[in-house]
Amino acid sequence: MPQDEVSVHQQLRATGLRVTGPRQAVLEWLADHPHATVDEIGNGVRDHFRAVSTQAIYDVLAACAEVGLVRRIEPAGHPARYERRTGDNHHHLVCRNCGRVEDVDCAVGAQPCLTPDDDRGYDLDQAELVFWGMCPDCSSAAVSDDTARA
Amino acid sequence: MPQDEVSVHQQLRATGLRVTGPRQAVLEWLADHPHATVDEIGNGVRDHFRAVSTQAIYDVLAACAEVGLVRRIEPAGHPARYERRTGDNHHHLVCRNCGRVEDVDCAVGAQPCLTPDDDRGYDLDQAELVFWGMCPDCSSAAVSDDTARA
DNA sequence: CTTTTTGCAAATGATTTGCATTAAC
DNA sequence: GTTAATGCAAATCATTTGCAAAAAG
Repeated sequence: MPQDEVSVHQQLRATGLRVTGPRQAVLEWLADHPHATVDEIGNGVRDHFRAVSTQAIYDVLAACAEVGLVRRIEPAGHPARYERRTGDNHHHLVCRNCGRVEDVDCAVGAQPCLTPDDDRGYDLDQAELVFWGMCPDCSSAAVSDDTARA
Repeated sequence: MPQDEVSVHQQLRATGLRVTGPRQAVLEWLADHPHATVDEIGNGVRDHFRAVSTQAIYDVLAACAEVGLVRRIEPAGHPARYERRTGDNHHHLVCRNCGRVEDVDCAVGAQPCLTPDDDRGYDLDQAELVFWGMCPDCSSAAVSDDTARA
């Protein structure tokens, strides 16, 4: 039995969540495929593990996000993506065109930006830093378009 | 004629967009009501200016966002919000529960976080820092719930 | 056994798209 | 006059909800 599976099992128990096939499969697959969408996760899990309904994926991810086992990323205008790296203060590059997401470590060593001067009485649980732009693939596609048009 | 109107007119011309009633009305109303949703903008504009269709609001906001006259904020799980402050490196507090948005100025003076160590070849146009949490109203509502339940 | 999860179907709701009409330039 | 913007209706699509069946503890 792979160590991953033991680990996922333990992680689930530690949170008080029940250990189920879909949850283990989603968490394991997601560990190897960061920034996946619900569809991608569903297809991946179905290919490599067992049948799971799309709704089960939603349920699993919602439950795991609630207890901090996964982190949800919402690229505006694109389906949500999920990842297992949590609580390590890393940030994201997001492509406005295709919604692709990539990790970047914090530019500044510690967490200077992670606490606002004035929290306005909010009870904050997370700071999220997103760099918006065009990924290399979409940039070159745009250039091709221009060339074709000219 | 109020100076605002002149200003909005000029701003539209400067971007090359046509100056239309709906656009002027939306931009003016939005200047006084930051972080408004499409519905709120529609109602506000209809109350204080003239009839505008919801689709026109979408069109206006999309066109203005494209040229940088407005900034779009997407509070996960809540309708998008819009604001006129652009390009001044300010950040947002977002309530996970009700989607309310508030401005916060950058914790660190300049823009340390605004450029990642490694841009992975992305052509970046914006850095967005969001502080997620519960606003005071939603926090106290949650406490009431707990009290009621206990 | 009791409670949580899963799966399926249907509903929701913000946003987009197509197209004819109207207004800007 | 041409082109862009508006209004209306219909479509899209990720996500949520309700409920019965199955599985976990």
